[in-house]
Amino acid sequence: MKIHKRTTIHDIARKLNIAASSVSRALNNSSKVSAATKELILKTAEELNYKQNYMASNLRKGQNQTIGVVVPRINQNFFSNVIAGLEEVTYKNGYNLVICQSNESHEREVQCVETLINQHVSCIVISISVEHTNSEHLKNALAQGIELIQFDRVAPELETYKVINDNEQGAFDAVSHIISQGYHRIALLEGPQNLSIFRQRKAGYLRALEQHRVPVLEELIIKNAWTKELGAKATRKLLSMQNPPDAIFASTSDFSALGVLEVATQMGFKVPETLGICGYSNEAFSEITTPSITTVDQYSKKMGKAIADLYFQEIKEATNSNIYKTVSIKPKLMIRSSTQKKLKVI
Amino acid sequence: MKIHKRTTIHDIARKLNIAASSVSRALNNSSKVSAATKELILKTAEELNYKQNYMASNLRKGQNQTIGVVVPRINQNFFSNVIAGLEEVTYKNGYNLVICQSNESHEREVQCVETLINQHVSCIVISISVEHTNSEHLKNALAQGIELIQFDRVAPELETYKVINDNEQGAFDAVSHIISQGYHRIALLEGPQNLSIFRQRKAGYLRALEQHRVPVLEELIIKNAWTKELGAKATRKLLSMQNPPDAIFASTSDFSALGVLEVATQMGFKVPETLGICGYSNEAFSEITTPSITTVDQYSKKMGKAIADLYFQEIKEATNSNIYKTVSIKPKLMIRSSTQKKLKVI
DNA sequence: TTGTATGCGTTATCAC
DNA sequence: GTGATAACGCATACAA
Repeated sequence: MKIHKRTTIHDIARKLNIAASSVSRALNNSSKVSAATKELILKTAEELNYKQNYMASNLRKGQNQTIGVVVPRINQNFFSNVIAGLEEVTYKNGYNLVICQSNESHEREVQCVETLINQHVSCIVISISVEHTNSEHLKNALAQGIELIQFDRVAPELETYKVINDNEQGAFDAVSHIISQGYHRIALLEGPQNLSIFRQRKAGYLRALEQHRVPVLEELIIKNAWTKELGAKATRKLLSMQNPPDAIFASTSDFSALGVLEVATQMGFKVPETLGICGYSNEAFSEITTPSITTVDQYSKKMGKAIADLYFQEIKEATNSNIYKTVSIKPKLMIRSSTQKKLKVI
Repeated sequence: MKIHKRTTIHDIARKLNIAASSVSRALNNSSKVSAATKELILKTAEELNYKQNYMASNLRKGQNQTIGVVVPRINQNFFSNVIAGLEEVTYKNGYNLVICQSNESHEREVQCVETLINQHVSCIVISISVEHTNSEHLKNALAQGIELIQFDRVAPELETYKVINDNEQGAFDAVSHIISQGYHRIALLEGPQNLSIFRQRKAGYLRALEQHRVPVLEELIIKNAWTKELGAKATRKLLSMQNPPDAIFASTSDFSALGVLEVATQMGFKVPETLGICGYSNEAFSEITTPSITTVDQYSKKMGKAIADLYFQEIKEATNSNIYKTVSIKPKLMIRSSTQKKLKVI
């Protein structure tokens, strides 16, 4: 390991024959220092290539200008976009982002949170793993005085700040659109129901059916079809029925919808003519499949910014932290070819 | 802002009527502590919910268990995969990742590096922005004793550890394959030539043509066509020629190749029959376009792991840091439909 | 306005 | 083995 001596405020003080405290003040742009000495100090700081030591500064101030992020997977479009949005705002505020991935494992998630607590981050931003069973690790963070913002996949039993999509509305809009296109037997591929986002999407599906007086058929509701492979498997089963569905709403993701599309095409179904398909999340690829897939955009980057804004504008300065605000972002239905039975767009 | 008092080693020491230094030793699993007291200390540490303060520990030890990452964009498949790989290994080693994005701006990149230097990170992992003009900011980091690993887009003029793809070979393999399929007029969409990765890919293209005795036609080499839009624009121009190319190698990215595919389809060209298309990077979508796009996989996640391994296994422990190793990862040609003129695979 | 002194929480270096 | 003490670099209350 290389050893390297970096210049400190004492080095500057010594060189100028002044007190280190004056140097500190000047560098922090305090008003209690004359313009002349301030200028001199800044100049020599530049000369000596001085860099503030955040470890010392943070230790002294008792706070760490860092926000920890825990997501299931960094390399998933939705999450990397949220992180991109987050980074933009935190960077402007002079904060750093420490990023961890739980890989959808609860155990790993607990370890990540543990690490972030040890790092004394100011805030933890988290989207819980699919294995979520309890929130002890998050309560622990709160007990240590760390702010907590849950987003997208939130634990409803835990009262914290939350930034979510209106999943019920997103699903409702999607299914309403499907119905309006003349589809009647609409299957639902649902995600693990321990996660509220998937429960809400199912609720939106059911509300849309009810409101448009379309009967709910239990045999068309497939549990746990939330990956491309599971979506494909579910589709093989659905389309082999004597009376198959005429539309499939892959409420979990566009990946699942892609699995549906591939199997349907293989099995000779015409999309959208004999089978309508709708996904969720507006992954980049959903626009370029053949046909393009109707989906729901979650404004992921905007979500990241909203999380950061929530922290910097409300939480950080808050004196009363008993009111936990929930920010809900309205998703947007992206109507594409895969559901356009009536008006075929080229 | 909430104030919260966290338990320190002094709290534990006071409670047990022993010295704080003993507590520290016990928590660091030092051999100079009796098993009995160690056990007692660990037990009460647990009871009092003690968490080590890394700010203090790092300050005292003069090192920060953190690696800084600077990439053009977090939400780009290649980079988010590299980060995912990096995170996996750094996490295991008890290190954290601080992530910044330059948004392809040199100025912003300089600021990012500045921030990471201030954070006293142990190592900076960077892929330079397209605007790269000089490496003063990186030299500055080195001067502060921070290790530096460049990856993918590296500044060749700066001697550091590097983890790269063999871009020349990747392009050579791609173009050789295109030629083997019977294409003869092969256009090249090149990226900004100030970045070595794009120069190398061009070199691979030229070497393949030369080796297979295919003439190089200057009018088929299009500068700066590295986004989807620029790829589309270049394609409109190329396919409007009296004697258009029969294949296009979008050496910069699959995004560019996608632009090519869309325009070619619009203009009535049959892919791969009348026009072969090859991209670069193996973005997720390249597999699901119609037809699927032949491309070059860069093993992005593996690259992230290789970077982290390089740091933990070689750099961190190195006494002699004059030898800068370069790790080169061999890319893999992914042959898909868009270039399969001879053997059409379904 | 400037200087002095103290402490943030930890670890390393001494003594004992 | 254990305890006392200093120091990491900085920010701040207080004195001057």
